This record gives sequence, structure tokens and C-alpha cells, in this order.
Amino acid sequence: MSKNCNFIEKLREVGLRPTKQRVKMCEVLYNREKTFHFTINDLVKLLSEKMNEKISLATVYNTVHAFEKKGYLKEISIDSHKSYFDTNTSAHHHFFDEDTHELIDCDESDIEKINIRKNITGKKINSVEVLVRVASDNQTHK
Amino acid sequence: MSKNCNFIEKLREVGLRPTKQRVKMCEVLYNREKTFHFTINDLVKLLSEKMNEKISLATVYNTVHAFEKKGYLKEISIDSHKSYFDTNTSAHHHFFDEDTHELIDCDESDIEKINIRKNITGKKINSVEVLVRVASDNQTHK
DNA sequence: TCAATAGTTTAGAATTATTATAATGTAGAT
DNA sequence: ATCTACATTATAATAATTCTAAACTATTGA
Repeated sequence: MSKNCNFIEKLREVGLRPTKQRVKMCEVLYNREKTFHFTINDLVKLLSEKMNEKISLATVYNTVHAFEKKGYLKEISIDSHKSYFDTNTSAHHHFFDEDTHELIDCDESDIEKINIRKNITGKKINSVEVLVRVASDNQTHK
Repeated sequence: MSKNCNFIEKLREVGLRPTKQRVKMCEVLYNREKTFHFTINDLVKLLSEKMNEKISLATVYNTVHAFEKKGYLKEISIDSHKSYFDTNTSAHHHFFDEDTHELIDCDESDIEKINIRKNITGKKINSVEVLVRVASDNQTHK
């Protein structure tokens, strides 16, 4: 709240015009204690229900992708046919709660450094991501 | 070729009726040297073009999911809005070639055992999957 | 062997996530 | 204040997947 000029500056820094919609989205995404994991749908809901901002769906998609391209957001690969995004753009791993479909960040210290022994000729490694799927202890897994 | 009775038996073993379509799909998927990674689209194409089998799209979906539920196939999480499947159902990791969108299996020996130091109360770990994204060495990454 | 039935296949409609389009609006430079 | 390039918007289009309901078939057991 009142950090808006920060967002305006930050947007400008990476070459994104600080439009009303983008600033509002920044507020929703980054005025938080913890990193935030969401789907486009989650975000649209938050914007309209909590913030009373009806930003067009196309704009939300455009803006999320603009943010991703500029390193403001990171896309996370969970199964299914839905994209998850993460406001924590540093290299880190995740837990995925299969009961609640919730993503949880891993600190670097939670998982030892991963050593890749295989090499693919002519290719370089862009990223190494670990996904740990968890579920209720008492529940049978499919 | 001629392994069909094997497939019929195997299907029966896990409680799937060995229909003509399912047996054909088994042939395409499992009469191979190496494990096979595919999308539904790939599979439909293979069936119709190489095998001259026009199995309805809905059946391919149903059958792939039936196979997955019974442990004949494993779903792999890559980004995007497409599901990838793997005929190698054992716990293993993957390389994903971002240039060709190809999946490559990792042997167990390619990646050291991963130690998860974090615990989520009341939850048990179902799987730990590593995805290593690679791309052409000379190509700038997005 | 044959009918009953429970599970399967199918074409097509419906749904869901996402992207494209083209008209209108707005930020930033002059 | 005006221009221009970039943004936003509603809506249409596309793509992947699931649903539906009718027709079909493998299995069971009389």
C-alpha cells in the first residue's frame, strides 16, 4: 500500500510502461510477505473480488507474460493443463500438495545441490527443477 | 509383432478388457527397443499414419488414462498446456530439449540420489522428479 | 451356445485454457 | 497539446481435453 511509486519505477526500469493495470497487478502480486503461487484464474479472481479491479482477461494474460519475460515472474511446471506462476524468480524447487493443489517453495537448504552426471552434446543446461509431490499421509495414492 | 497375446494377457492382468483398440495401442507403445515419450497428438498420428488405425480421439484419451491409472504409462510434467506420457513407468528423471521439445530419460546413475531435508507435517512424499531443461549451446536463452 | 450385462468405443458437442484480432485508449516524447 | 507507439479491451478463434448418449463387444453364467 503506497508502494505504488516503487512499482512504477520498477516497471519502467525493465522497460514496461507503468499502466494502471500493471501497477494494480504488481500490488496484488508483490505487496506480500511471502512469495505467491498462482494460476491466471486465481489472479483474475483476486483482482476482481479483493481489489475490485476488473482487468480484462486478455490483459491479465498479456501482463503476466510480459512480467515473465522481464523476470518479474517465473512459470512453474506442474502436470495438468494449467500454468502456475511464482513471484519468487530465483532458482528454487517446489513441493506440490496433490490434495490441495498448492505449491510450496523449497529453500535452497531443503534440497542438496543436484549433480547432473550426464551430458547432452551441443546442449547446455538452462535449469534444473525438482518437484516433490506430497499428499496426505493416510490417503492411498492413485 | 505377434506379441499380441502378451498384450492381451497383460491387459487382463491389470483388469483392462483387451479390446482391439487397446491391443493396437499396446503394439504401438510397447513394441520398441527404447522407452517412448509422446503426446496424445503424437500417438493419434502414429496410429493413423503408420498403423492405419483410426481409433477415435476420445478412445485414445480414455485408453491412455486407463493405462496411466493401471501403471502402464507415466505422465510427465513439462510446462505448456500439453500432457506428455512415458512408457517408462519407473521412477526416473528427464531432460527436456527446449529446441526440439523432446524428452530424454535419465538413468538413475545420471543424477545423484536427492535428499529432501524438509518435511511437511501430515504429508508423505509421493514422488521426486527432476527436470533438466537444455537448449542449443550457441543459442541465447529467453 | 447365447443372452444378459457391464464395460467400451464412437462422433460430435461442450468445456477450459489460452491466443489472436481489431478497435479504442493512453503513456511518453516532442 | 499532439503524435506515435504501445496497451487494453471485448470478442472471436484455437487447442487440448472431457462429456454425452447411442451403438458395440467382451465376459459371465445359464
